[in-house]
Amino acid sequence: MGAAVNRRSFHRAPEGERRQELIEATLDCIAEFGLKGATVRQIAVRAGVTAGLVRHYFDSKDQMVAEAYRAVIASLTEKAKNVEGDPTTRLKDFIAINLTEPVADSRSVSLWAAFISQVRVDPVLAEIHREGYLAFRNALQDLLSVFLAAKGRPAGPEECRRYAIAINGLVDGLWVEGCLAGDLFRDGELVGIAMASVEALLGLPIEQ
Amino acid sequence: MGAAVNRRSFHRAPEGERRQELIEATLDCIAEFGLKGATVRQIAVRAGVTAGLVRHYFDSKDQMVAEAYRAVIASLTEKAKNVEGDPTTRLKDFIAINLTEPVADSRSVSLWAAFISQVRVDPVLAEIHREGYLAFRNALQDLLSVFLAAKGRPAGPEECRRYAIAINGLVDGLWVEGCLAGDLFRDGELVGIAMASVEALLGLPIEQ
DNA sequence: GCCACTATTATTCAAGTGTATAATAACTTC
DNA sequence: GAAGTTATTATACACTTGAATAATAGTGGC
Repeated sequence: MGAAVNRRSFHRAPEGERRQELIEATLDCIAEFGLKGATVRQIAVRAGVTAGLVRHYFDSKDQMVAEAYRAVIASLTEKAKNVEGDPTTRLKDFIAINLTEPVADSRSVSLWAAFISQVRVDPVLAEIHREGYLAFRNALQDLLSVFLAAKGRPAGPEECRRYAIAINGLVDGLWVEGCLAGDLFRDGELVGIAMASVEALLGLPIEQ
Repeated sequence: MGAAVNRRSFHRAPEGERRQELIEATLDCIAEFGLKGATVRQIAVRAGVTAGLVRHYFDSKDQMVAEAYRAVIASLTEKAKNVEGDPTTRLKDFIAINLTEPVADSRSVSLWAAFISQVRVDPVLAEIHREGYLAFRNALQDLLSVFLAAKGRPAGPEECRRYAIAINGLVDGLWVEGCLAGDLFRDGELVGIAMASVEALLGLPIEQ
């Protein structure tokens, strides 16, 4: 006799909030199970909703994943780009922030790697990556330009560009290593190595 | 009448050979379609066999993927570890090899990233990664130790370790950047930046 | 040249995939 | 507080997935 279906009760969330919850759940699943383990159903479970809702907020799963990638890039760069204070402090903070939690943790590098591995496959992700990388490197380049000027050794754009490429590479490389095998390094060791390396690269002491 | 099924004719390959073909096909698929696009069927097509054969050579798809990862690590490190000649040449070659094709290409970094993204999920991959990383860094550390001694500035293990961590990070970071967005750099620019950076880090000219 | 062996194919299976659709519960407005 | 709107659920669908099975074609030993 058509027993009325027992539906779950639910909470009707504001659009922006729910979108962000879904993106966050997507990232949780990718970090925990890998890209192929991040299924619509798993993501929905994580977000505490049913699978169908995903398609109410996003045109497709791929689009949701792309937006999730944007969120990762943003979270990785926002803290580093907002350093404040005098030039020396800003440069020091930039380095330290990128090699310390929360930027430097295994979840972040897992997410980053999952997306990087798709850059060749998906042009949308490739473009997002490119923008993020350039924004990051340009921020570092500006930091270096100001720092060198303040230290009485101003450098042109081309020289700053080369420094930025090298230091960006160094920080990125140490970031990956530290995140993947943090137990191979002592506390604060990577930050120390990075600081000393940057001093050597620039030929200037960073300490004030 | 049971018309006898028309079976494909096939070639019976020696075990080692076919295993390697399957692993190579696995890597091709991961690089081209990403980890989730590398299905048993797709891999079989690429290898020119049927899907069932995969399970004849490997206990599971996961095991095959793990072996494929070993192959990637090996191909990334073998060339760098086999540098020959005097200490200076070896150090220069080590750097150049890692920032030049075939080690530095987008396929390699895609594969590397795909596996890195699984390190948190799969302990087997984590162990393979760890071994590969340490072998690579230790090779670099030895190279540096010999190089510094030859330049008349011998350094203890701890100092060499720190140099190795920094230079390894630098090279890795530049490798990733160059592979993902090679068009952002001029020909040979990354090698040049790396060489100059290593000179600055060590405080020694590399040129003989 | 036949026989035993096994690498390989063809087929099937149950579980899981992203997506589409319709019913409904929660909220808004008046 | 009733009506209208829509965010959310429930269900179904067509397809893909990794794996299991049985039949068969290639190969080496005698």
